[in-house]
Amino acid sequence: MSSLLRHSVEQQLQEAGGLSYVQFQLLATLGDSPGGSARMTDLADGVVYSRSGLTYQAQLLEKRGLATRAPSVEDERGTTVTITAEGRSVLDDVFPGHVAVLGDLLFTPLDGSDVAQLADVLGRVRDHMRSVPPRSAAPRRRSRATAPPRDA
Amino acid sequence: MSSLLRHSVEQQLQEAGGLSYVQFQLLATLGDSPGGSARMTDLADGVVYSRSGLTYQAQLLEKRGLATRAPSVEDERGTTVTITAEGRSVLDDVFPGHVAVLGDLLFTPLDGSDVAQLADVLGRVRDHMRSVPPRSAAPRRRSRATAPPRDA
DNA sequence: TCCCAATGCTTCGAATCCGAAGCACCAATG
DNA sequence: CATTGGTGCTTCGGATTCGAAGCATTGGGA
Repeated sequence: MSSLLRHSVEQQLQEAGGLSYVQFQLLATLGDSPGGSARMTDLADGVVYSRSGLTYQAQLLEKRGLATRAPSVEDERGTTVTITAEGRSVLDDVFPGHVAVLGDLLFTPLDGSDVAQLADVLGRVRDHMRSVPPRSAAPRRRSRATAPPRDA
Repeated sequence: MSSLLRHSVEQQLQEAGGLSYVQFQLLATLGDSPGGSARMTDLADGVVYSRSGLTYQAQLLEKRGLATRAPSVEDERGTTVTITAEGRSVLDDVFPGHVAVLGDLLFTPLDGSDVAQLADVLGRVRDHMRSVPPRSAAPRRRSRATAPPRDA
Protein backbone atom coordinates (compact mmCIF):
# COMPACT_ATOMS: atom_id res chain seq x y z
CA MET A 1 0.00 0.00 0.00
CA SER A 2 2.69 2.48 0.97
CA SER A 3 4.56 1.66 -2.23
CA LEU A 4 1.55 2.56 -4.32
CA LEU A 5 1.00 5.81 -2.46
CA ARG A 6 4.65 6.72 -2.53
CA HIS A 7 4.75 6.16 -6.25
CA SER A 8 1.80 8.46 -6.91
CA VAL A 9 3.17 11.13 -4.63
CA GLU A 10 6.54 11.09 -6.35
CA GLN A 11 4.90 11.39 -9.72
CA GLN A 12 2.93 14.45 -8.68
CA LEU A 13 5.98 16.14 -7.15
CA GLN A 14 7.99 15.47 -10.26
CA GLU A 15 5.33 16.79 -12.61
CA ALA A 16 4.36 19.81 -10.57
CA GLY A 17 7.79 21.03 -9.59
CA GLY A 18 10.52 18.71 -10.79
CA LEU A 19 11.17 17.62 -7.24
CA SER A 20 12.16 14.21 -5.99
CA TYR A 21 10.41 13.00 -2.86
CA VAL A 22 13.51 13.67 -0.80
CA GLN A 23 13.92 17.15 -2.20
CA PHE A 24 10.34 17.90 -1.28
CA GLN A 25 10.90 16.63 2.24
CA LEU A 26 14.03 18.71 2.57
CA LEU A 27 12.36 21.89 1.36
CA ALA A 28 9.35 21.27 3.57
CA THR A 29 11.56 20.66 6.59
CA LEU A 30 13.57 23.79 5.89
CA GLY A 31 10.40 25.78 5.37
CA ASP A 32 9.23 24.83 8.84
CA SER A 33 12.57 25.51 10.47
CA PRO A 34 13.28 28.83 12.19
CA GLY A 35 15.08 31.03 9.68
CA GLY A 36 14.58 28.41 6.99
CA SER A 37 17.89 26.84 7.95
CA ALA A 38 19.09 23.56 9.35
CA ARG A 39 22.26 21.54 9.65
CA MET A 40 22.71 18.48 7.50
CA THR A 41 22.49 16.21 10.52
CA ASP A 42 19.23 17.71 11.67
CA LEU A 43 17.81 17.20 8.20
CA ALA A 44 18.99 13.62 8.17
CA ASP A 45 17.19 12.96 11.43
CA GLY A 46 13.88 13.96 9.90
CA VAL A 47 14.37 12.04 6.67
CA VAL A 48 15.14 8.35 6.46
CA TYR A 49 18.06 8.68 4.10
CA SER A 50 21.79 8.12 3.85
CA ARG A 51 24.20 10.96 4.57
CA SER A 52 25.80 10.78 1.16
CA GLY A 53 22.43 10.81 -0.52
CA LEU A 54 21.53 13.87 1.47
CA THR A 55 24.67 15.63 0.29
CA TYR A 56 23.79 14.76 -3.30
CA GLN A 57 20.23 16.04 -3.08
CA ALA A 58 21.31 19.19 -1.27
CA GLN A 59 23.74 19.88 -4.09
CA LEU A 60 20.93 19.53 -6.59
CA LEU A 61 18.78 21.95 -4.63
CA GLU A 62 21.64 24.41 -4.53
CA LYS A 63 22.26 24.02 -8.24
CA ARG A 64 18.62 24.85 -8.93
CA GLY A 65 18.76 27.84 -6.65
CA LEU A 66 16.18 26.47 -4.23
CA ALA A 67 18.57 26.40 -1.29
CA THR A 68 21.97 27.68 -0.25
CA ARG A 69 24.70 25.91 1.67
CA ALA A 70 27.32 27.46 3.91
CA PRO A 71 29.61 26.30 6.68
CA SER A 72 27.99 26.56 10.05
CA VAL A 73 28.94 29.54 12.18
CA GLU A 74 29.04 27.61 15.41
CA ASP A 75 30.81 24.52 14.18
CA GLU A 76 33.11 24.79 11.21
CA ARG A 77 32.56 21.13 10.44
CA GLY A 78 28.87 21.51 9.95
CA THR A 79 27.01 22.71 6.88
CA THR A 80 23.97 24.95 7.19
CA VAL A 81 21.35 24.61 4.48
CA THR A 82 18.90 27.45 3.94
CA ILE A 83 15.83 27.60 1.74
CA THR A 84 15.71 30.49 -0.74
CA ALA A 85 12.75 32.60 -1.79
CA GLU A 86 12.60 30.62 -4.99
CA GLY A 87 12.64 27.45 -2.96
CA ARG A 88 9.63 28.63 -1.00
CA SER A 89 7.92 29.56 -4.24
CA VAL A 90 8.37 26.09 -5.71
CA LEU A 91 7.20 24.59 -2.44
CA ASP A 92 4.05 26.68 -2.56
CA ASP A 93 3.50 25.67 -6.17
CA VAL A 94 3.75 22.01 -5.40
CA PHE A 95 1.98 21.81 -2.08
CA PRO A 96 -1.68 22.08 -3.11
CA GLY A 97 -1.31 19.26 -5.61
CA HIS A 98 0.48 17.20 -3.00
CA VAL A 99 -2.37 17.61 -0.57
CA ALA A 100 -4.80 16.80 -3.36
CA VAL A 101 -3.09 13.50 -4.10
CA LEU A 102 -3.22 12.49 -0.47
CA GLY A 103 -6.87 13.47 -0.33
CA ASP A 104 -7.79 11.54 -3.45
CA LEU A 105 -5.83 8.38 -2.82
CA LEU A 106 -5.46 8.07 0.91
CA PHE A 107 -8.31 9.88 2.61
CA THR A 108 -11.19 9.35 0.19
CA PRO A 109 -12.11 5.89 1.43
CA LEU A 110 -11.68 6.84 5.10
CA ASP A 111 -13.85 8.66 7.60
CA GLY A 112 -12.75 10.66 10.62
CA SER A 113 -12.70 7.69 12.92
CA ASP A 114 -10.54 5.71 10.51
CA VAL A 115 -8.04 8.52 10.31
CA ALA A 116 -7.88 8.81 14.07
CA GLN A 117 -7.30 5.09 14.43
CA LEU A 118 -4.59 5.12 11.81
CA ALA A 119 -2.83 8.02 13.48
CA ASP A 120 -2.97 6.31 16.83
CA VAL A 121 -1.84 2.87 15.73
CA LEU A 122 0.85 3.97 13.29
CA GLY A 123 2.06 6.59 15.73
CA ARG A 124 2.65 3.94 18.32
CA VAL A 125 4.52 1.77 15.83
CA ARG A 126 6.70 4.68 14.79
CA ASP A 127 7.56 5.55 18.37
CA HIS A 128 8.37 1.94 19.07
CA MET A 129 10.68 1.66 16.06
CA ARG A 130 12.49 4.85 16.95
CA SER A 131 13.00 3.64 20.52
CA VAL A 132 14.31 0.22 19.58
CA PRO A 133 18.12 0.06 19.38
CA PRO A 134 19.41 -0.38 15.84
CA ARG A 135 19.47 -4.06 15.04
CA SER A 136 22.87 -5.36 15.98
CA ALA A 137 22.27 -8.71 14.38
CA ALA A 138 19.43 -10.47 12.63
CA PRO A 139 17.98 -13.53 14.31
CA ARG A 140 20.01 -16.44 13.07
CA ARG A 141 17.44 -19.10 12.49
CA ARG A 142 18.13 -21.79 9.98
CA SER A 143 15.66 -24.19 8.51
CA ARG A 144 17.41 -25.85 5.62
CA ALA A 145 20.58 -27.89 5.77
CA THR A 146 21.55 -26.98 2.21
CA ALA A 147 22.43 -23.38 2.80
CA PRO A 148 25.30 -22.45 0.47
CA PRO A 149 28.52 -21.10 1.97
CA ARG A 150 28.29 -17.37 1.92
CA ASP A 151 30.74 -14.64 2.70
CA ALA A 152 28.81 -11.80 4.19
CA MET B 1 6.86 4.98 9.43
CA SER B 2 6.86 2.75 6.37
CA SER B 3 10.31 4.05 5.44
CA LEU B 4 11.70 2.98 8.78
CA LEU B 5 10.13 -0.45 8.55
CA ARG B 6 11.19 -0.91 4.96
CA HIS B 7 14.73 -0.04 5.87
CA SER B 8 14.93 -2.60 8.66
CA VAL B 9 13.35 -5.27 6.53
CA GLU B 10 15.82 -4.67 3.71
CA GLN B 11 18.70 -4.89 6.12
CA GLN B 12 17.57 -8.24 7.47
CA LEU B 13 17.02 -9.68 4.00
CA GLN B 14 20.44 -8.52 2.90
CA GLU B 15 22.20 -9.94 5.94
CA ALA B 16 20.34 -13.21 6.08
CA GLY B 17 20.36 -14.11 2.41
CA GLY B 18 21.93 -11.38 0.32
CA LEU B 19 18.53 -10.53 -1.12
CA SER B 20 17.17 -7.14 -2.07
CA TYR B 21 13.60 -6.44 -1.07
CA VAL B 22 12.42 -6.93 -4.63
CA GLN B 23 14.29 -10.19 -4.99
CA PHE B 24 12.62 -11.43 -1.86
CA GLN B 25 9.21 -10.42 -3.15
CA LEU B 26 9.91 -12.15 -6.45
CA LEU B 27 11.04 -15.38 -4.83
CA ALA B 28 8.11 -15.32 -2.45
CA THR B 29 5.66 -14.72 -5.28
CA LEU B 30 7.19 -17.51 -7.32
CA GLY B 31 7.14 -19.81 -4.33
CA ASP B 32 3.42 -19.33 -4.01
CA SER B 33 2.74 -19.73 -7.69
CA PRO B 34 1.64 -23.07 -9.12
CA GLY B 35 4.74 -24.82 -10.42
CA GLY B 36 6.93 -22.06 -9.01
CA SER B 37 6.62 -20.21 -12.30
CA ALA B 38 5.18 -16.94 -13.50
CA ARG B 39 5.43 -14.59 -16.43
CA MET B 40 7.24 -11.30 -15.99
CA THR B 41 4.01 -9.38 -16.35
CA ASP B 42 2.30 -11.38 -13.64
CA LEU B 43 5.23 -10.72 -11.34
CA ALA B 44 5.12 -7.03 -12.13
CA ASP B 45 1.47 -6.91 -11.14
CA GLY B 46 2.29 -8.13 -7.67
CA VAL B 47 5.30 -5.88 -7.16
CA VAL B 48 5.28 -2.12 -7.50
CA TYR B 49 8.31 -1.87 -9.72
CA SER B 50 9.39 -0.82 -13.18
CA ARG B 51 9.58 -3.38 -15.96
CA SER B 52 13.22 -2.74 -16.62
CA GLY B 53 14.04 -3.03 -12.96
CA LEU B 54 12.22 -6.33 -12.89
CA THR B 55 14.32 -7.60 -15.77
CA TYR B 56 17.45 -6.54 -13.94
CA GLN B 57 16.54 -8.27 -10.71
CA ALA B 58 15.41 -11.40 -12.51
CA GLN B 59 18.79 -11.53 -14.21
CA LEU B 60 20.50 -11.30 -10.84
CA LEU B 61 18.37 -14.13 -9.49
CA GLU B 62 19.25 -16.23 -12.51
CA LYS B 63 22.94 -15.43 -12.14
CA ARG B 64 22.82 -16.62 -8.53
CA GLY B 65 20.99 -19.78 -9.51
CA LEU B 66 17.88 -18.95 -7.52
CA ALA B 67 15.62 -18.86 -10.55
CA THR B 68 15.60 -19.80 -14.20
CA ARG B 69 14.22 -17.88 -17.14
CA ALA B 70 12.92 -19.30 -20.39
CA PRO B 71 10.67 -18.14 -23.19
CA SER B 72 7.07 -18.92 -22.52
CA VAL B 73 5.64 -21.96 -24.27
CA GLU B 74 2.33 -20.36 -25.05
CA ASP B 75 3.57 -16.97 -26.11
CA GLU B 76 7.03 -16.67 -27.56
CA ARG B 77 7.20 -13.03 -26.49
CA GLY B 78 6.76 -13.82 -22.83
CA THR B 79 9.42 -14.92 -20.39
CA THR B 80 8.63 -17.53 -17.78
CA VAL B 81 10.54 -17.27 -14.52
CA THR B 82 10.80 -20.33 -12.29
CA ILE B 83 12.18 -20.65 -8.80
CA THR B 84 14.87 -23.29 -8.31
CA ALA B 85 15.42 -25.63 -5.39
CA GLU B 86 18.22 -23.40 -4.24
CA GLY B 87 15.91 -20.43 -4.51
CA ARG B 88 13.43 -22.13 -2.22
CA SER B 89 16.22 -22.97 0.16
CA VAL B 90 17.35 -19.35 0.42
CA LEU B 91 13.76 -18.29 0.85
CA ASP B 92 13.32 -20.72 3.71
CA ASP B 93 16.54 -19.49 5.28
CA VAL B 94 15.46 -15.90 5.18
CA PHE B 95 11.81 -16.19 6.04
CA PRO B 96 11.94 -16.80 9.80
CA GLY B 97 14.11 -13.76 10.33
CA HIS B 98 11.82 -11.72 8.14
CA VAL B 99 8.83 -12.66 10.24
CA ALA B 100 10.84 -11.91 13.36
CA VAL B 101 11.61 -8.38 12.19
CA LEU B 102 7.96 -7.72 11.49
CA GLY B 103 7.06 -9.14 14.87
CA ASP B 104 9.64 -7.06 16.73
CA LEU B 105 9.14 -3.76 14.98
CA LEU B 106 5.59 -3.74 13.72
CA PHE B 107 3.47 -6.01 15.86
CA THR B 108 5.05 -5.63 19.29
CA PRO B 109 3.23 -2.41 20.20
CA LEU B 110 -0.09 -3.64 18.76
CA ASP B 111 -2.82 -5.90 20.04
CA GLY B 112 -5.23 -8.03 18.04
CA SER B 113 -7.78 -5.30 17.67
CA ASP B 114 -5.15 -2.86 16.40
CA VAL B 115 -4.04 -5.33 13.79
CA ALA B 116 -7.59 -5.95 12.66
CA GLN B 117 -8.23 -2.22 12.34
CA LEU B 118 -5.04 -1.72 10.39
CA ALA B 119 -5.88 -4.53 8.01
CA ASP B 120 -9.35 -3.16 7.45
CA VAL B 121 -8.41 0.47 6.95
CA LEU B 122 -5.28 -0.08 4.89
CA GLY B 123 -7.03 -2.77 2.89
CA ARG B 124 -9.69 -0.28 1.89
CA VAL B 125 -7.09 2.29 0.92
CA ARG B 126 -5.23 -0.24 -1.18
CA ASP B 127 -8.37 -1.34 -2.99
CA HIS B 128 -9.27 2.26 -3.61
CA MET B 129 -5.85 3.11 -5.07
CA ARG B 130 -5.90 0.08 -7.31
CA SER B 131 -9.36 1.00 -8.61
CA VAL B 132 -8.54 4.64 -9.31
CA PRO B 133 -7.46 5.31 -12.90
CA PRO B 134 -3.82 6.36 -13.20
CA ARG B 135 -3.54 10.09 -12.70
CA SER B 136 -4.28 11.77 -16.00
CA ALA B 137 -2.78 15.10 -15.06
CA ALA B 138 -1.48 16.95 -12.06
CA PRO B 139 -3.03 20.24 -11.01
CA ARG B 140 -1.88 23.03 -13.27
CA ARG B 141 1.53 24.50 -12.76
CA ARG B 142 2.26 27.97 -11.58
CA SER B 143 5.24 29.96 -12.60
CA ARG B 144 7.67 31.28 -10.08
CA ALA B 145 7.67 34.73 -8.46
CA THR B 146 3.91 34.97 -8.45
CA ALA B 147 1.40 34.64 -5.68
CA PRO B 148 1.01 31.04 -4.61
CA PRO B 149 -2.38 29.44 -5.28
CA ARG B 150 -4.72 29.71 -2.34
CA ASP B 151 -6.61 26.58 -3.03
CA ALA B 152 -5.82 23.65 -0.78
C1' DT C 1 49.98 23.54 24.69
C1' DC C 2 49.67 19.31 22.24
C1' DC C 3 47.58 15.04 21.14
C1' DC C 4 43.76 11.91 19.64
C1' DA C 5 39.39 9.95 19.38
C1' DA C 6 34.95 11.60 17.97
C1' DT C 7 32.10 14.24 14.94
C1' DG C 8 30.16 16.32 10.47
C1' DC C 9 30.20 16.19 6.00
C1' DT C 10 31.92 15.06 1.32
C1' DT C 11 34.01 12.21 -2.21
C1' DC C 12 34.54 7.87 -4.41
C1' DG C 13 33.25 3.56 -6.67
C1' DA C 14 29.99 0.40 -7.61
C1' DA C 15 25.32 -1.09 -7.64
C1' DT C 16 20.64 -0.16 -8.63
C1' DC C 17 17.02 2.22 -10.58
C1' DC C 18 13.88 4.28 -14.15
C1' DG C 19 11.79 5.81 -18.75
C1' DA C 20 12.37 5.77 -23.55
C1' DA C 21 13.54 3.39 -27.41
C1' DG C 22 14.10 -0.98 -29.60
C1' DC C 23 13.25 -5.82 -30.88
C1' DA C 24 10.46 -9.77 -31.51
C1' DC C 25 6.22 -11.89 -31.61
C1' DC C 26 1.04 -12.17 -31.74
C1' DA C 27 -3.63 -11.33 -33.64
C1' DA C 28 -6.80 -9.15 -36.51
C1' DT C 29 -7.79 -7.37 -41.03
C1' DG C 30 -8.16 -7.29 -45.82
C1' DC D 1 -0.29 -14.01 -47.07
C1' DA D 2 1.10 -9.16 -46.33
C1' DT D 3 0.00 -5.35 -43.38
C1' DT D 4 -1.01 -3.05 -39.21
C1' DG D 5 -1.45 -2.28 -34.54
C1' DG D 6 -0.68 -4.13 -30.01
C1' DT D 7 1.86 -6.65 -26.45
C1' DG D 8 6.01 -8.50 -23.72
C1' DC D 9 10.31 -7.93 -22.55
C1' DT D 10 15.05 -6.19 -22.92
C1' DT D 11 18.58 -2.78 -23.80
C1' DC D 12 20.38 1.70 -23.33
C1' DG D 13 21.82 5.98 -21.16
C1' DG D 14 21.65 8.70 -17.45
C1' DA D 15 20.27 9.62 -12.71
C1' DT D 16 20.14 8.19 -8.03
C1' DT D 17 21.50 5.41 -4.29
C1' DC D 18 24.49 3.56 -0.61
C1' DG D 19 28.62 2.30 2.31
C1' DA D 20 33.36 2.97 2.93
C1' DA D 21 37.07 5.90 2.91
C1' DG D 22 38.78 10.60 3.25
C1' DC D 23 39.21 15.36 5.08
C1' DA D 24 38.74 18.91 8.32
C1' DT D 25 37.21 20.53 12.88
C1' DT D 26 36.11 19.93 17.73
C1' DG D 27 36.49 18.80 22.54
C1' DG D 28 38.64 16.51 26.36
C1' DG D 29 42.38 15.31 28.63
C1' DA D 30 47.80 14.64 29.47
